[in-house]
Amino acid sequence: MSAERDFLDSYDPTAFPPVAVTVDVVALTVRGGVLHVLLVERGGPPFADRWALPGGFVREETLDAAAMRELAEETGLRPGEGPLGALHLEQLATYGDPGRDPRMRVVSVAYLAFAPSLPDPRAGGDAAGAAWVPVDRAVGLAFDHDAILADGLERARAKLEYTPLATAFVPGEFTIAELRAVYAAVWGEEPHAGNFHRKVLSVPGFVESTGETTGRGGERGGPRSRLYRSGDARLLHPALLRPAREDSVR
Amino acid sequence: MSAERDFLDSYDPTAFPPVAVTVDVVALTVRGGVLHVLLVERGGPPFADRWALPGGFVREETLDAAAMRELAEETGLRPGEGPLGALHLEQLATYGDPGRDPRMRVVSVAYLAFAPSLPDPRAGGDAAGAAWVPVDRAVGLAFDHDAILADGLERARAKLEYTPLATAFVPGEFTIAELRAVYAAVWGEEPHAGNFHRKVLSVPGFVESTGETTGRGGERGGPRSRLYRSGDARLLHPALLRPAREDSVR
DNA sequence: TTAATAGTGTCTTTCAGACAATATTAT
DNA sequence: ATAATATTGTCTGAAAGACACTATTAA
Repeated sequence: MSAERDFLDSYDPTAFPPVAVTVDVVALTVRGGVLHVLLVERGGPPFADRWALPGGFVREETLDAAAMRELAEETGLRPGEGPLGALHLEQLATYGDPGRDPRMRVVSVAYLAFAPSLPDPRAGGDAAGAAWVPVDRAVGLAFDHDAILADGLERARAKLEYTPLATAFVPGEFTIAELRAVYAAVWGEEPHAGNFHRKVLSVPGFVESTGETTGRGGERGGPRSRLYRSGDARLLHPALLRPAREDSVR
Repeated sequence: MSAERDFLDSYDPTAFPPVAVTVDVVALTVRGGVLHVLLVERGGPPFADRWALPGGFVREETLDAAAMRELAEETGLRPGEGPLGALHLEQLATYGDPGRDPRMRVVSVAYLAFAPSLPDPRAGGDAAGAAWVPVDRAVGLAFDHDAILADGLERARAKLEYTPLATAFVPGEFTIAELRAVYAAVWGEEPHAGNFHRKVLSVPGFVESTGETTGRGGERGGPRSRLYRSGDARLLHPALLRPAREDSVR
């Protein structure tokens, strides 16, 4: 193709060694009150038998589509079908340090996904296994995936503050307590139940009532909860701020 | 190289056509109370004679280094030398739609830079010209650079709220009024002078006093201003919130 | 003298957070 | 009955925003 030749010929080819572009996905969910991340076990070198974020090469598709495809392959679900239809997916950041992959220059576009509780994944593609792992135990990952995961977690924590993202972690209809459990799992800190309840209902467009209630109260008693679904707000105003840790400010 | 061969052989090569990785930089500054972006005029096709964001191929270097290098080439300044030492540079997002470059698949990692007022750039590299352009007039750019610029502006507006980023737009010593002019230029809205003044001084670590004042008052009168330098806070707490536009929330 | 602007004071409203109170339900 | 939990009420202090006021300086 001539246009491509002209393009490449106008630069010193040795100055631009081949580069591979991949996507990696930090997929988060809350299971039993604990924040989990989707990991795959690597079948071959490098980092054989180590856990890693799901990901793979970008094909003739948009970056967003590549991330969605990789995620669907690992979870065994097709996009738009089942719970993945409600999935939230956004670009996180791009990691391209020379040497981050020992084989060649690989630039990886990382994505962040939030899903309601999903079934255990099946192994897909070249991965030996796949599992939802509590984020506390997701350490020692392959490549620079520890850093990518850390960045994803920080993004998730921040986005809970000023967007209605928490609703992406719960089913279509949910109680305020379920929403509160999401904040507790992601922030690692239980918000005050009474204040949280009033706050959520007072933010315009965060949630809207279904008029229904749960079929029964909690396991150890208590009244039935009202059910809500996600509202139409894209930003929470005023925001639900995390308690400020003084040391994180400086 | 055998490791690379194994790597590439394990995939269908026709499924992964060659990809180029570039960086593009949205460099912002405030000149005369107006927000400007650094643009270059393209010398050849595609988009010949159109304006574009400065950028280029990533070499054997980190993505951050590539962005800094491209910026230095366009401004004619070397990193760490002169005002570029105080430059703030952060990754913005990555753009990789097939077809965004008509010649071949190009994945571009966009960066956002904030600089104090800099001299007019010299043309560098293959660019026919380079200039600081008011963001209002930076439309009809090459490739998908209109969208990248829009994303960069939104990021800049948001970051002024909760980080001390505004200090990256002013010289090392500055007055509260100069800082206010940055917010006015980026937000397109003049904060209330009295409230802004009190607010900036009340946020811990935002600015610290130098004990000095300006040599003289304003051009049309008024007292001398006290001078401040940037403080040690990395986050503003509480934040300086933009007036919420109701329509942007939904 | 006049106009402009830095910096401060004051008041109102909103909101976060602590804590209490009430109502409902499983065991 | 008892314990747990949803939901609501009340109070305090922080903070935003409107507005007024004083002091200082260039022209």
